[in-house]
Amino acid sequence: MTRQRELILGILSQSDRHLTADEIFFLAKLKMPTIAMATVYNNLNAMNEAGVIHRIRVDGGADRFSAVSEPHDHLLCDECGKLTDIRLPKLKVELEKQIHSPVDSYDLVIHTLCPACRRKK
Amino acid sequence: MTRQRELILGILSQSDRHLTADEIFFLAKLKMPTIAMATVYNNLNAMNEAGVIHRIRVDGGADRFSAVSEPHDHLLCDECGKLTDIRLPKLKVELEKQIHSPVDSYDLVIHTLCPACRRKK
DNA sequence: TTCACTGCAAAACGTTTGCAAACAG
DNA sequence: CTGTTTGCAAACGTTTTGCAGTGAA
Repeated sequence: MTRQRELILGILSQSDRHLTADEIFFLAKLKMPTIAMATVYNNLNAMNEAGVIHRIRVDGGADRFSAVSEPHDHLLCDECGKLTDIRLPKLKVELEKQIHSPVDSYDLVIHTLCPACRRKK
Repeated sequence: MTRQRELILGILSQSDRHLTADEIFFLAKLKMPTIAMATVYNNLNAMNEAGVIHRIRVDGGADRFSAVSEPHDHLLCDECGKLTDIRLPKLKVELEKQIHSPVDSYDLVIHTLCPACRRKK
């Protein structure tokens, strides 16, 4: 556990949404100006494989990362692009029932306007 | 509708699984050796935007494309990497019930061994 | 003291773009 | 004929890699 890894994990933990490697790099530079992009990626990959953080790919852009490691689902606002976590605990069992097979895991992104953007409409 | 677009759509229609742009390019070259990668991408993007085909991003590799345009879900075999379509018609309503909001659309990839790989285990 | 990790630069990868020539409608 | 699409090459954004030097344990 290096200072760099601690910093990156801290940034992710304090964010209420998923961040791109670029955003993490920018925030990390504020506190540690010498940090390199490669280090950010090294750590994101290491922590993702260790199950400490979670990586997700969304259409048309860079991968995003969050500190939440337990299985969870995602809400993506197509208006502002914000990606937030949500827990649908019953869903896995529901899916297994529907496909008649064990589900190892699943990735779900629900496209729906976030409350702020819905209000503006 | 150019010959190139026809060819690419034909390749996708005849496949029982999702293909990467690279695979499509390779198959297209067999029938039309002068075709360019850019043309493959141009057409995939055009048809995706027109709703004729469907693009999906999976962790750790290139985007994949299929000829199926109606909303559907995905089964990904973590053993052999095969990506197939499945229809879970009741799921959208179920999700709306759970998040208490209208769902514009959603992307779902279920990780589960395909029948062939399951048998080998 | 050791070995994993850093920072840097360069490469790799998938995808997009600019442009002149070719083609479909 | 006109506008769209092609093929090519070069650029792009994101991610990974090789490597010498650094720092954590």
